[in-house]
Amino acid sequence: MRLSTKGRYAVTAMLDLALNGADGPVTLAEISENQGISLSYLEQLFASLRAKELVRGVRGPGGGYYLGRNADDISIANIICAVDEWVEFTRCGGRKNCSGGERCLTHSLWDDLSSEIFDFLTKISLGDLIRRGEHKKADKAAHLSVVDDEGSRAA
Amino acid sequence: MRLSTKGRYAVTAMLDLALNGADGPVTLAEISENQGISLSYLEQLFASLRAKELVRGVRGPGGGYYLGRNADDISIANIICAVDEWVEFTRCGGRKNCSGGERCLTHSLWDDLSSEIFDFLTKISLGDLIRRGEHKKADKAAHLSVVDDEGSRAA
DNA sequence: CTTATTACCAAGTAAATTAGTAGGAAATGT
DNA sequence: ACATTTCCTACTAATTTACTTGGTAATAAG
Repeated sequence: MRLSTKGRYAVTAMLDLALNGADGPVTLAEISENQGISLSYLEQLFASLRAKELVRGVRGPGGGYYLGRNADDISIANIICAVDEWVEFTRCGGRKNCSGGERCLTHSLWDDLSSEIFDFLTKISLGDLIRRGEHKKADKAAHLSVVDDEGSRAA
Repeated sequence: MRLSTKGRYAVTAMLDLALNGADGPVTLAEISENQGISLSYLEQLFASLRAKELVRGVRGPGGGYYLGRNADDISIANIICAVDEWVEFTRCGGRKNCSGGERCLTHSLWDDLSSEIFDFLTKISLGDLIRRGEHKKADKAAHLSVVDDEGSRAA
């Protein structure tokens, strides 16, 4: 698993799409405007997303992008994998010191952790995120005294 | 949060340290050999780790590195944060379209997710990982017919 | 059927990050 | 004294990120 700014851009853009795509397709120009990402970079990202069928493009005036499937059926891992295509890394391919088995333990441990992070992100869908956002909004509307302390440890 | 190859190197090196550091300090030369990371790059990584007191260096012959504290008190997030120092990103600083509040929702959602990933990695310590590895090893020793299918979806 | 709008495509580039080199100085055990 | 090792700085090659430019293809609307 790999979590870079590129993946972050992709997730953010997909969120934008999920939030604003209810009534008609969303143009990359809009997303570019909303999220402050250059149009051409978005085009690149969406080429990858489209290849994995996470989005569907409609050309011509009034066109734009739809989600490729239901927001509940698109996981964060799906999105990140689409744009970030990770390197295979250290199945200890040919590395001399790993033959003994003992030395390979740390690599194995990293792989395990890595899978776990992957599973974690697989279980979170775009739909989940949006519903959480709605709850939060509702909470705020209910009692306005909520302290907005998020971002103090943004990650 | 940010999960790059740099963080991966750091975690792997720390695992190596935790596994082999029981009887005396471990030299960077050894880790370099074991993990296939250049010595100087390790030096850079360990400078960051030392700054956060995750490791403790001992100079001179027979020297090397110890963990800065107990393996159970070092989380994966600790390690990654030490070397990867993420960019603050999009507290929508000055971004024009975010003032309305509505537009900012996607950023807020990303921040939430990001915090969640951070929390997840905070709850996993070096000690946890190692104990899991030991269990696995024990399982394998017990019944050797275990299929090694990890890595098929390395992440 | 022309035109504006949009996705789609490809090549190139600037900036940032990653990973490694080189050449040391400062401790410290033998 | 000497070898070993951390520690430190500066430089560089390679890779990735983000953007730029300049298009082509589809299509809705006039």
